[in-house]
Amino acid sequence: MSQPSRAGEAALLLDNQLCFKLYAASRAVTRAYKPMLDQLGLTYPQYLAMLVLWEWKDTPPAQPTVKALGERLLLDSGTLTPLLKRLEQLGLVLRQRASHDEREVHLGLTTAGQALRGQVLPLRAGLLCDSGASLEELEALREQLSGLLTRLMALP
Amino acid sequence: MSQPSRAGEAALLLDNQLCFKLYAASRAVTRAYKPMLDQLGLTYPQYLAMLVLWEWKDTPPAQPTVKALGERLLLDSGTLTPLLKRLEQLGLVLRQRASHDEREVHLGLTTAGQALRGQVLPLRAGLLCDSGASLEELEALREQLSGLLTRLMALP
DNA sequence: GGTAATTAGGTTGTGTGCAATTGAATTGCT
DNA sequence: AGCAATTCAATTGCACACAACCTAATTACC
Repeated sequence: MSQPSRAGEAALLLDNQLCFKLYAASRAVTRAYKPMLDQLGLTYPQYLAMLVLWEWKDTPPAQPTVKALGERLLLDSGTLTPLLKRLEQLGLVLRQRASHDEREVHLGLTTAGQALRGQVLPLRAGLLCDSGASLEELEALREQLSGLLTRLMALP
Repeated sequence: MSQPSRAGEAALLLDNQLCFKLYAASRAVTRAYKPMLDQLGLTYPQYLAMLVLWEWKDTPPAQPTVKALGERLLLDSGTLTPLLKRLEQLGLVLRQRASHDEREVHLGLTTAGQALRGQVLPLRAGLLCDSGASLEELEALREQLSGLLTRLMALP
């Protein structure tokens, strides 16, 4: 009945794109974290890396290597190597070659790196709450993103 | 009853972070678009810019300027200026100073830029469908992201 | 034991994002 | 008219992302 192009065209409108909403929302959240991260002296990806290292402090994996961190954050060495060197320069992270396998670089936290964790919780307190979104809504969104992410990773 | 630190610690687990899911999902979607975008010869942000310019081809705004594009994509001139120059080099986009206000750069499409639109729909056909997610689910996700985005933009 | 294949991390190059600054043009105000 | 404030784009500098490539170390296989 209707012109077949109409539906096609609507599919190309920016506001109908899930991909754009995701991309814009991700950057907006990063922006929202900026004031807190400035206080910590971290960038957003550095903060995510620290989250993983803090987790590992409690329950260390068998191999706390660059590769393991990359699998956790879905980032490769091209991104992580310079990022970790910066965290090392900041005196937060330790990097050292494994003696049993010289290809591996094992990661750890300095005292300062461990201490930084204590500063996060108070700063984090009112972050997304400021947005006025309900916790249920944020939780539902997180769940849906989890599902999408799982499926996307199964793709290629 | 329980240690107050427990709830706090759980709040710092990577998998509980909405921000990380958003960040990871956004990059995963960009990856999913890669094969299609390679065929078009565009990067992901370039593709989003083209989506806007194609929209404007049908219903042009009063001022199709860099600023207007930036407001649409939530990007600033530091990102858009080099991106648009690349699209210009590819022969897809026209940039020219407005005569009535030399500060503005008006944007347009070349013939090739317009023609490229026709290649997108067939390529796009099975993109996110490949993920196995239902359309309803994707639509719900898009809606929720819209809500979050609106609130985040109202913040500062 | 020696060679091929794999693995881990690093390097390089391109393209964003974004803050900060600059510079030219315009507007507002008096 | 004259000058301050504003606006728009461009530029610069830093930090990602990611592809492509490289090297060294290890494992697999004969």
